[in-house]
Amino acid sequence: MIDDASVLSTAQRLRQEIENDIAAGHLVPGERLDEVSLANRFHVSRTPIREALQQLAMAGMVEIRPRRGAVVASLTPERLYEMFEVMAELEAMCCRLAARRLGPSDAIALERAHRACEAVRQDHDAYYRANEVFHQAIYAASGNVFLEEQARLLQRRLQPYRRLQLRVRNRVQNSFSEHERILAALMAGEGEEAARIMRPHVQVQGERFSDLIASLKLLGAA
Amino acid sequence: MIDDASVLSTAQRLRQEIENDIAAGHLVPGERLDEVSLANRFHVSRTPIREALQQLAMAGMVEIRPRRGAVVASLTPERLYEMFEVMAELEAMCCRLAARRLGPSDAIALERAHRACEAVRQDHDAYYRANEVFHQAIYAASGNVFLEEQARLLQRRLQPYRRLQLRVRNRVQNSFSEHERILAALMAGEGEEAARIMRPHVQVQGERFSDLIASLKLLGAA
DNA sequence: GTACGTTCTCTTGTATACAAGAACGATGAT
DNA sequence: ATCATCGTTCTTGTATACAAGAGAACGTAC
Repeated sequence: MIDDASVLSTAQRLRQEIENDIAAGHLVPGERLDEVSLANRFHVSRTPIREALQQLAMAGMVEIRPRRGAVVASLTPERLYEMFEVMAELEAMCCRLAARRLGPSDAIALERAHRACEAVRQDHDAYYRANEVFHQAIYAASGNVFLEEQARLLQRRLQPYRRLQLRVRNRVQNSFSEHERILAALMAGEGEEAARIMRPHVQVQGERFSDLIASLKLLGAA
Repeated sequence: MIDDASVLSTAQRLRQEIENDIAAGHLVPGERLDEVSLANRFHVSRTPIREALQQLAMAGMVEIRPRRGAVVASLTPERLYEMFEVMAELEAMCCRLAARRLGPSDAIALERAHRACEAVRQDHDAYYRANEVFHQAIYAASGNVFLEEQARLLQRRLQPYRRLQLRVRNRVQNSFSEHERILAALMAGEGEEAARIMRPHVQVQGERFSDLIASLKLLGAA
């Protein structure tokens, strides 16, 4: 784990809690974050809540409009596309590095994560979670802790939007076979090849991007 | 500019001020950030100062140790290497995208920034600043605003350490001729070629990395 | 009936007071 | 003389009070 179990300040704990709610879709983009309500909910005063919100603002997960309160950040289609484009490249980079530096424990973790994906291929929600773990195993295998952190951060930030495109036709089966090819390339030390498969695997393009935008608009209507 | 001139909250202004001091080397890695002193200095109470520090912690520029105050973040050599590795890849990505999407105004901005570098080749400090602008012009030319923001963020975060390696022998001349080749490749639409030159241009490797670590240790002694 | 202005309320922004933990120093013992 | 322990002091963490801006609601005028 990256967020070490060491002692966290209250503001940091609160940030994680709120962040989880955003990532889990419990708090939806555009939703207002009332300081008093949050303070009541967590049994603290507004002061640490405000500190947590400032942190979330820096993480890009909430937007603070001076004197007008904080809302869960909502991304425009353009920005969403841009973020997926960067995510794809970060993951491709992880692949290139991982292939070069793959240690025995990394290989084991990768295989295990892949088998976990296979085991839950029928359950979209479970696959979604296992998929996340598989990708994180690749980040870790890059051997670059900073890169790993950045990748996880962006992954988390995109999570609310990924949820929207869970049940696209055949997506799980395609995803799994792409994983298989990525894993094979990594094990063979073919970093460039793994990266080449990873990029379109991550990046939401063409038809899939249209689907995502459609669900976004649906969300906006709610 | 990315930080739009729109209304900023006090905490955000304070963050920028402190951030500037860190980037400028006025506050050095490891230095303690006393809340009361900062509050006095900026004529505000500790509350907005604390909010600014939380933001800086998320940006990775300060480290907050619960109950023990905030210090300017100091990076280990390993982490520094990792960050330069990611920076190199982000800039390479900017090159690839910029070559594909280069608009007329981007081309003009690039040329102008390049000529500005040429004009101050004799002055290391001035070159350093002009160099920054040149790189930022490439980020902007990528046409991916999110990528641009991330690149600028990381550039800023590495700034205190780049300062340390200002006066390495022949660095300015080498840097400038690399810029020339990158610019030519971008104008020719050769994104991969530009990226290939950019990577080692940015990444601190081998000898140069040792130099950087040496200056780091010097700094630690002070 | 609609649009604009005024007032009232609700929320955010900031300072300050108080509590509690950490660092530092002093005093004593071995 | 050195180390440990206790106490003091300084700093951080949190709540709360107060100020001020934003938004809503109501009333009035056209």
